[in-house]
Amino acid sequence: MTPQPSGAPTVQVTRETERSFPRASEDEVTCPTSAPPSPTRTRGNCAEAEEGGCRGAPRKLRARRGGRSRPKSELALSKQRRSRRKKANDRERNRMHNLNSALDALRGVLPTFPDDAKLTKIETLRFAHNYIWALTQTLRIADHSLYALESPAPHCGELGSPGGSPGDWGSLYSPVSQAGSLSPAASLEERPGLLGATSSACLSPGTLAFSDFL
DNA sequence: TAGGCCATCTGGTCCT
DNA sequence: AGGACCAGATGGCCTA
Repeated sequence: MTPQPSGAPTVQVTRETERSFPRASEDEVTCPTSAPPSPTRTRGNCAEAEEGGCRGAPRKLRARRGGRSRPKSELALSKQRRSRRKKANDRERNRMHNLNSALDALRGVLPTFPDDAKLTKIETLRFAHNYIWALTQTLRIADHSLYALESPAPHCGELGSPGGSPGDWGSLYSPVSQAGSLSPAASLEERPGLLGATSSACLSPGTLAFSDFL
């Protein structure tokens, strides 16, 4: 029941993700048995200290051991734990790679200038959100104008954002992206086509072409 | 050098 | 039991 990103059923190592896989080789992930949770813990060095783990140790202490199952040596248990952790790490890495692949795919369909710096993850999500909203409004305007052919004087300012946020295009990058200079709002302000086309609440569909988003 | 972004590891929780 | 998902922690890289 795991929704797969369409078209990306398998792990794709993308430009982004293949950039750096320092990949603290699994063998490096050692399990020093008495590492206290330290704020300066070194990477891959903490691991679950035999029982407690790095944080909230008490819980692990609850872990049942022994019982009526066949006794396993401490060594065997440790090996098993490490093996499980390693597999979990692999899966988690894989999962994140999938997520990144999906994000890359999303970047691929968003209008950007070739020389634009790659959108960050959060920028990508925000931009996609706003972009979808913009396209939706475009369709609405088109519909509206078709309708207007039969009934006069469509009124402006009817646009509304999906979330009930302000309807003007100035909000194209809000409410979710109002932050710093790296936000899509800032980086896209240099796209006069987009903002130009979108800053007016009263557009005729003919003036809003897809190229306006580029 | 501080801050942002990212990849990875890790333990917890939920689900099958 | 094991996998998926999640959030916290940590260190590396980059840029202003």
